[in-house]
Amino acid sequence: MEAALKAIAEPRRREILRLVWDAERSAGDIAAHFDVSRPAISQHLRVLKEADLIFERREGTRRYYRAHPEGLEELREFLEGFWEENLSALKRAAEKEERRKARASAGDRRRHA
Amino acid sequence: MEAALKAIAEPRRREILRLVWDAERSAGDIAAHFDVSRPAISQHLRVLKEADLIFERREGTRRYYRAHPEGLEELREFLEGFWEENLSALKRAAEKEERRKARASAGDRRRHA
DNA sequence: AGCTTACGTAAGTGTCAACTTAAGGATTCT
DNA sequence: AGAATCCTTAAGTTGACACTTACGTAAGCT
Repeated sequence: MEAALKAIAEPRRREILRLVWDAERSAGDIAAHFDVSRPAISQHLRVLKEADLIFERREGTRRYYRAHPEGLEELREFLEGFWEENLSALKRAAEKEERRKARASAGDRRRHA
Repeated sequence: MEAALKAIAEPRRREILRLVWDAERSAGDIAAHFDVSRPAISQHLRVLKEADLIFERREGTRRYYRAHPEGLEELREFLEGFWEENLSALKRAAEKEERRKARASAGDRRRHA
């Protein structure tokens, strides 16, 4: 999971993900979209592959890459869980704060009376 | 956005985020949850702050940190957009693949006829 | 077999990130 | 003012990361 998060923290890798998301593409095809060297792209592809975010298929001298739905879904669920777990906590905290303010204001009234 | 993604790619920072999510906590309080030095935590706090994921409040000699809902929400929306944009693409790709298979199988039948 | 094509891997470099210890504010207490 | 507390910033180290060029490998072509 760590690997997946690190993987998508890199802009070029996110761009690669978008490229292979709806179509299988060869390494060369992918590399052509960027102005860095091909080995650089090759290395990004390895990172994505090791994070289980893409899938590699070899055909002749070519290597085709495409999105790996299971890995992507796992990452999405992790993030969603992170948010869910916490946004509800944030909400509780906000409500608590509201109550605190309400009490404080009631105290003001008592003191001023 | 980049900064926020990099920020949450670090396990300790995610843990810090969870700590300050539903309660404001002092730097020392936060640091007590980890077995790295306090400066290390201080630096993580700075990263989170610069990514607009937490908020700092000074009171006397203490510094209190809490979640920064706007920044977190922005990050959440970015990720959701990323998924939405792409999961629909994945879905289209899957359907296309289905049609391809269907055509192939129809072709088989024609060839075999 | 030899040449070409399409890639990856190796090795080296500059930069950034996470950590450490040491030193420097800022605020409060006496 | 001086001492103590709480925390950050500074400086230095180590390892990771994104990139480069050079080399290696596997499949197809002649």
